[in-house]
Amino acid sequence: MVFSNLEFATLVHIMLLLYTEKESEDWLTSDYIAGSVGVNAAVVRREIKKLKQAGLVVSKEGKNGGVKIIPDSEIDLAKIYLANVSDKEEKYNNTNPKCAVGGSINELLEEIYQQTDLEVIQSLQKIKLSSMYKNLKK
Amino acid sequence: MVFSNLEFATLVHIMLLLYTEKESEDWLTSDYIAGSVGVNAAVVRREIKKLKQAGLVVSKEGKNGGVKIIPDSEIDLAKIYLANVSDKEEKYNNTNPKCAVGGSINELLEEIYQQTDLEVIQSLQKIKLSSMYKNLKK
DNA sequence: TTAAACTGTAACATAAATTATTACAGTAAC
DNA sequence: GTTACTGTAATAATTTATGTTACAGTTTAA
Repeated sequence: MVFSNLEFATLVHIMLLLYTEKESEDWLTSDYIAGSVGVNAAVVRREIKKLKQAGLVVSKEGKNGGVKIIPDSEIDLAKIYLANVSDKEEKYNNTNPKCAVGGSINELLEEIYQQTDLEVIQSLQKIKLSSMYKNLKK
Repeated sequence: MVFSNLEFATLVHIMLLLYTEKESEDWLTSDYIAGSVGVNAAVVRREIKKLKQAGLVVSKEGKNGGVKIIPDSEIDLAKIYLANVSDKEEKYNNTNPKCAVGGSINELLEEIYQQTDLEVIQSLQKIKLSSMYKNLKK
């Protein structure tokens, strides 16, 4: 329920791929990544845009170009979550303001959502790409 | 992001309405509830079905029928969350099993999702209808 | 005993969000 | 200058969420 679409899964997948190849000379292409994730290369580039904006990866245009994870980088999943979530807004019902509940519920929910989001972020902060890497099937 | 659609908001709204009317003789009708939430009465009945299955409300058919919150009931939002979430399944990318990351990622994400869901549930357990009721604008 | 007021549910329509696809301008390498 | 990339836009297809209508079945009460 927390992750109701595939965007976060796709972002984590991309980041983990880049992490596994972080020592490589080559930059990973969106075609290659698309083949591992199982989505279209244009989708990969769209998701990578978010990762770039979050400062988690760098890319290079032109021949032999592609994407690389930023060096050093003990990256955790909260950073990836936030890269994904930053633009979106919560939706609320169009409640009846004449009703005591209808007039208050959306503000109450807003607080609650902020709290649950915080919990999720704190939970994801504990999970590093390095530990996911160690848990890959060999 | 945790709550990407209006179902949870609708369920909480319904429960809070029922809570405010818990001392009343009358049963609340789906028409009345629909008017407060701002959705169609059939939608209300669809959501109420989940609440019934979770044992949080009882309903009565026929004239003067409607819905009531179960008596006693120090209900928290985790119960409502679980009423909503129980049927749904997570989705994953159709990853490439020949790739080390593609072959492992979905299992790794599954674990992560279980953990974040648990955090959300624990956070929601702390929020009772009674405290939301107290925070309604008067 | 019949009309009225409900729930429960199905079938279908519409809207919104997500994901896929195609295309191509721009860039860098060789 | 050709090749292999990214970046991005436009648009289509798919999926999910929400809205709407309809009606059978239930209960109440005149």
